[in-house]
Amino acid sequence: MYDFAKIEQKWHRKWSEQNIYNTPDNPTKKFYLLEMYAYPSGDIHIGHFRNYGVGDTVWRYLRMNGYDLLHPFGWDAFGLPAEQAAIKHGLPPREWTIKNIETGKKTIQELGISYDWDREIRTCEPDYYKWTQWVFLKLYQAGLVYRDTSTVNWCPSCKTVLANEQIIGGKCWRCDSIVEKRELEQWFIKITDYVQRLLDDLDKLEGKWPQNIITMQRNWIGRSEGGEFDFPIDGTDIILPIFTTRPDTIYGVTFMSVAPDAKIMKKILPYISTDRQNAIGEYIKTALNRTEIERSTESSEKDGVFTGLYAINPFDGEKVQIWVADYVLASYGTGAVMAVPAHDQRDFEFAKKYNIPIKVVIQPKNTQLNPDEMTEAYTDTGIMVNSKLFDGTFSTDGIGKVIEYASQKGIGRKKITYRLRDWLISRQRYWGAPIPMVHCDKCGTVPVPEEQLPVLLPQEDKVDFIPKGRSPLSDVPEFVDVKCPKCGGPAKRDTDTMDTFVCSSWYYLRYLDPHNEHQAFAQSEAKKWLPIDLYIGGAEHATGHLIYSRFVHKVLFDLGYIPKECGDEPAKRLFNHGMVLDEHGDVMSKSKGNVISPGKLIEKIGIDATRVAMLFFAPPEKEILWSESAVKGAVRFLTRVESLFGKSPQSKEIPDVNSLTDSEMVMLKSLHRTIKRVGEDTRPDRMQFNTAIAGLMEFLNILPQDFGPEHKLYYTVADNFVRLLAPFAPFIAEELNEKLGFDKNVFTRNYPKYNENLAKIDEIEIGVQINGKLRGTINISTDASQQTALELASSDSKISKWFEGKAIRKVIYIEGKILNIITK
RNA sequence: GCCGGAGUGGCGGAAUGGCAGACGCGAUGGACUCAAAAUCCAUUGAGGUAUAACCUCGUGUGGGUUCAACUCCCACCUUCGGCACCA
Repeated sequence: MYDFAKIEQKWHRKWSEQNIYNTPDNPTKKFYLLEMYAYPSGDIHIGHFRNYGVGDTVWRYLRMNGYDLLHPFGWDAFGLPAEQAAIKHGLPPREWTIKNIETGKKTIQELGISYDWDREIRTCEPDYYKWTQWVFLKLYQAGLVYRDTSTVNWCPSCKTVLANEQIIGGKCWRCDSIVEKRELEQWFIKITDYVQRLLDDLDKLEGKWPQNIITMQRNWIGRSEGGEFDFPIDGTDIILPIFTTRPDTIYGVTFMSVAPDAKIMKKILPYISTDRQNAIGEYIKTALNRTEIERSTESSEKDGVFTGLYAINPFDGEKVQIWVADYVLASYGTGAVMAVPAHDQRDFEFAKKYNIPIKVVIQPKNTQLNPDEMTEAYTDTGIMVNSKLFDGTFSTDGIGKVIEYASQKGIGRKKITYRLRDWLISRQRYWGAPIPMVHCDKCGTVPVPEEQLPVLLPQEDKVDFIPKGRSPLSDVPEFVDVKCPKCGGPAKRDTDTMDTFVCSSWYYLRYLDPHNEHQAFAQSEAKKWLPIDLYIGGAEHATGHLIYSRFVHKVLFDLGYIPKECGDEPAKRLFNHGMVLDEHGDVMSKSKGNVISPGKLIEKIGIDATRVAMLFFAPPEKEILWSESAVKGAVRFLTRVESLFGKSPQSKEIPDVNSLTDSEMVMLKSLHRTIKRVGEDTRPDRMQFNTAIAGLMEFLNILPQDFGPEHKLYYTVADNFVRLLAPFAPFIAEELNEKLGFDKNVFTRNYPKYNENLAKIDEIEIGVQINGKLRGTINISTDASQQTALELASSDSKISKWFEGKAIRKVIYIEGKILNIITK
């Protein structure tokens, strides 16, 4: 093995002296390269290294291709684990966080990733969260922030509310506790105001973002077209509006269902007769106590209670029962549905259980539906029946016609509903950016004026971190008691802190201008660098961070903080790297003890070999199972490279092409083909690093055994090879570059260029098929005629014996690809 | 249940209509060595008594389109992700 430690230490030192990772002030050919910043958990494992290694490879390739790069890094430094550490170990959150950042940063620096550390950001520092609060105020001024009391998701263990995006299968994303419901007053951001744009603009990202992320976002947004119809409640002046995607089934309504926690329940309750009120109150109470998990596991058994009230179908005046049922979601549509048991499976099950009539209004083509015999709802299309003036209309046409009719009569309208909910951002925790709002008895909620930002977190020694179900900040009088910014009277600060997804929704903007004390970022800097040209990170952020940041970007764009020419999407291209699992396919975790630490690996085989192994393993978007044995190939490869090209050339002369012998010519041509292939595979729009490295290995395999510094082409070959290798194995490439006599840093040299003529293959072995079966191969020039190909095939007895004496019916000849002879 | 991805030697993978298995790991044999490690060379999809030549089969399964299919189309199986009473 070559002395990687010596080489890597040497260039670590030199590169840091040369500041090669600094961002140029005035980019001419700009490229904003970004990897998702990190949560400072303390250990950088091999999965992180994959993320950063992919980015670093791109950086080095682009740098050699003359790009001016912005390649920053930072820390998602707020969040719960810091507080938990405080509770468990008595370590203040800030201290714990900073310690972890320092460890993580040290590891990343040891790995030699090309970050410009002058632009490092830490979201827990006042000079950052001042601007997170500023972003909040901008959202507020744009009318996108509101406070609302509603049923929210509550994690009993973290003792805080959670956003929809932070619940995975009914459980808390952090601690796996089963999420409960609570009614609380919380801060929301109206992301739903932007929902259609967030959906439409996904089209702009088509082909540039991974398809699965786009699809996941589309599903998450969940646009449904349909109609909203007003059902008056009999004997009251309440209108019960409902949303449906099947207006064509409106005449099939036999009851109504309202969610127990629907807002409209409060209006309905007073009208419910006293003898029923208790039962209904009881039902609502138990329904709300059921967790999402309970509700979904018991999903086959739907239940509910009749309210004793009736709704009037505005189309035919028919009276139908109103039920409270917990299969209806309060937070979707109006929290109430029209139930059509004949044509909706859920309504069908409910109707069967409570003996509610089933009325068929859609008849399929081939069979005749009979309500008494139906075992499940018929949800497909068909002809509308029992539907008065719509009888005979095909259901898909009926949808539009029913809506049109309702609009004319003023009983309904076309309506689009989305699955996406508003963004709940308050957290009852200490370690986050305080929400810059003040509650004044006289003036109501008053935003903190911009010039008073940041609203600083109180000293940690004044705070008790033990969760009590309210923000720890609310027990700190110095923090809470404040003068109202408007009237100067006594007022109280809001004590919630912001969801960390607010911090991360705009961090890529702070990198543009991280030391600006007067602005979040200057427009002039935004103009230089935005948008992000390539954003690299894991797919787990598909419906969280990647939607929030698109949203915040659009708001700041609309407000004019992001210049027009930067566009209203943050990232042009997105790339998801695959996960690194252990050799059994398990996720690496401290508790399993299967974590591969890059630190240990680089001690053993060096940074370059670790990088090459990781990149060669599989294409970067695929998940990989890490195994020790695969690393050997990388070590062997680099050792071979070092022993081949680690010698000074005898001559630096570039020989004239005409002076080369045939075998030298073969070598030169192979070199140019390698430059072409490796260059294309390394490009950031391809990132086929595994095949690029294979190309380099293949090239080494064609070199003659005695290839060395005395060879006429040694200098040419070594020089080009080293530059092709540089993005993958930067340290050894730099060392060999120096040995070749370059005093210029390899990354400031140009990426090799190939000569089209030399890269061209002029003679190639192609397959010869007889009737589609491969029978042999011929060597043929790539521009030879079909006639020549046939002659060559005929002159080869191994091939010709298959068609000799038979009549040839057809010949297919594709230059440089195949010859197929079809006989009778 | 719905949406999306994936299925190729002993293993990771390559080929996106044109010689399936590039490249690497592992394995086997050989060279070097007192020996081992390292290194180098050769062989390595399965089968046909088979490392002369040759033939057959082979990319999850079954059909189809085509001169030609890992690649395109249809159905299914397995598997991994996402969503999941969204009306």
